[in-house]
Amino acid sequence: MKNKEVANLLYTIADLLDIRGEIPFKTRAYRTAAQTIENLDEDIEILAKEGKLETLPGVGKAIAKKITEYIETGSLTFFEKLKQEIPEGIIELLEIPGLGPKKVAALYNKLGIKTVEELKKACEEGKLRGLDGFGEITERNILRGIQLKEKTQGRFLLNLAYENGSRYVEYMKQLPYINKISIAGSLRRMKETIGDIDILVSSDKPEEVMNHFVAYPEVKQVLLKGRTKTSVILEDGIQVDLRVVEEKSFGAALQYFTGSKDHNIALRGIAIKKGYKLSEYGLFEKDTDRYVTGETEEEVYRTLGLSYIPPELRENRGEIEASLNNSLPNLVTYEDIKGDLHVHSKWSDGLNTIEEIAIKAKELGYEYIGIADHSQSLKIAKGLSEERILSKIEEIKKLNGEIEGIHILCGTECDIKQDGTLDYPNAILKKFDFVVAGIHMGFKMTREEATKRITTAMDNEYVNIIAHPTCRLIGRREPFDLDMDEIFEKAVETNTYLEINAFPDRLDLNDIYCKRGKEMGVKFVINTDAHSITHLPYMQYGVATARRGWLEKKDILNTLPINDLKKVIRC
DNA sequence: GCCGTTTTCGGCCCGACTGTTTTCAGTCG
Ligand SMILES: Nc1nc2c(ncn2[C@H]2C[C@H](O)[C@@H](COP(=O)(O)OP(=O)(O)OP(=O)(O)O)O2)c(=O)[nH]1
Ligand SMILES: [Mg+2]
Ligand SMILES: [Mg+2]
Ligand SMILES: [Zn+2]
Repeated sequence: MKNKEVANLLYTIADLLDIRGEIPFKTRAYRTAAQTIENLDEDIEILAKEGKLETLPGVGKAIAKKITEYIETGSLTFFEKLKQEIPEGIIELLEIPGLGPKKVAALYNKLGIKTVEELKKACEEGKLRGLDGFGEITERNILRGIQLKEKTQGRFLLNLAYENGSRYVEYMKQLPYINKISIAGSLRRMKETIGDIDILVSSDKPEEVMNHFVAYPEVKQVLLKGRTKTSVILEDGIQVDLRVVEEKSFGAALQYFTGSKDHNIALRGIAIKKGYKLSEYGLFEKDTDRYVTGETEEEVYRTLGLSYIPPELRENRGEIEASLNNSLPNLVTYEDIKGDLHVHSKWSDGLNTIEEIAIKAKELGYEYIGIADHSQSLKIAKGLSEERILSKIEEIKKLNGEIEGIHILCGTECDIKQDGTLDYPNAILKKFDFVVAGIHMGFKMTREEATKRITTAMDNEYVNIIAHPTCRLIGRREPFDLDMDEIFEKAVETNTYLEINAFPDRLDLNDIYCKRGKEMGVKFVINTDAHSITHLPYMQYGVATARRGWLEKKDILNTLPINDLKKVIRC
């Protein structure tokens, strides 16, 4: 799949055209097309060969032609020429906060600056202040920007942002002038990684709120501070943005600040067509500027003729159209979840005993908990030998007799070997209440090999669930190159459930594959892969991923009550 | 550069904060 490669090419072209000074609408067109291709679940090469590129939203004649040339010849004349005009390397300058295309163009054209190092030197030598639009403060700000960029990593895992954001909100609530407060941005949409934390407040005393906000003990640096908007950097490098509005704007502001940007632009487009103007301050009549509504999100959507759209869906991936014709899914909720079917105990590499896990699961309100320890080949993870399985089954039998109010199921997370066969023979597999199968080593495979390995495992009659199907680790390991459509077809054919692994660095399957899989009839299960009882609450991130993938209660195995579950997994 | 059940041309979201701009451009959300 060259989707990512083609998307990156288009993003790069957009950046270079911005620096060249093209009108923003043109560069936005390139970015829209890039985004479409990045999120595409089909292979761009196949679409190009079939001449279907222009069916993609945001891809027209000009961009389709460029993609076709790039795929057929491996290079793009337009891009090569562009790079001669503007060196590709200067794009890294755009990553410095405070530097945009206009300033970067000036630095390159007037001072010949192409790298961060050259820029640093020029700032230190005071060479920028002579340029139009630059001054001494600009030089200092750029040096700070470079420092900031060097120190902070890119995006943060969802759980880390969630915990930080919750603490900040609790701190903010100490101030009596806070009327309403909400997390917004990608964190409210529960995106898999978070660029920064966005918080919205309604208050009649914005100055007091801002002062309280910047006085938070973990604040390292105040980036900007105004009457309605303030941004800070925390000690651990995460940025937090605060917006403060009046009560009558809270809903419109929450809508704005929750995003996504693309969702906002699309919604504002609808507002225009209906004779309104939508901003963070409310919905207004376009001609008279008369305030129409804005206190709640529901009112804003309703007045625009839309049913309420849950934050997780606001990515401009069809949710606005679905809302307009009342066909939004009825999303699965955390309360729908009746149990967790992928938990490790002390029997393999987990931290807790089965008893401790069962008690915690009961506390969480579950009906059942599935202990799925590693299989024999995973020696470093203390994978269970065939003899130890029998003892474990005995222990669970005993615990089920002792502990009221929770059903403990005995499963395994059985390794899928290179050839797609399983790490236990069928005679052993049939002893488990359920079988989760997953890949844990031998990650170097071609697309065909990886796909075959998983589909072969699904053909085994005892396999109920495929764990973390793409095996990605966010920020550390790329997902397998897989023919997902083939995997989905096989899952439907063999009645195998695909896991939404809720562990924050996995979230695998991701939201996009959930949506695509559902369209093909796939069923899912949301599991935490907990290695400690402190991981069991990660379930919420799995549910969020399912919701972002448009999934409903009926799509998820572990929303079933215990008796129905037992029928489905035949135990 | 893309798009169209009002349009094949003329729109394309709208506003906050900062700095050197003496009246607003650039960047960011
Ligand atoms: N209307 C409009 N809203 C925007 C724009 N840029 C950002 N927003 C809104 C929607 C975003 O979700 C929200 C917060 O901005 P962020 O830059 O923090 O983006 P977001 O939180 O979605 O993603 P992140 O994980 O932080 O990169 O502000 C824009 O250009 N126009
Ligand atoms: Mg954000
Ligand atoms: Mg933000
Ligand atoms: Zn596991």
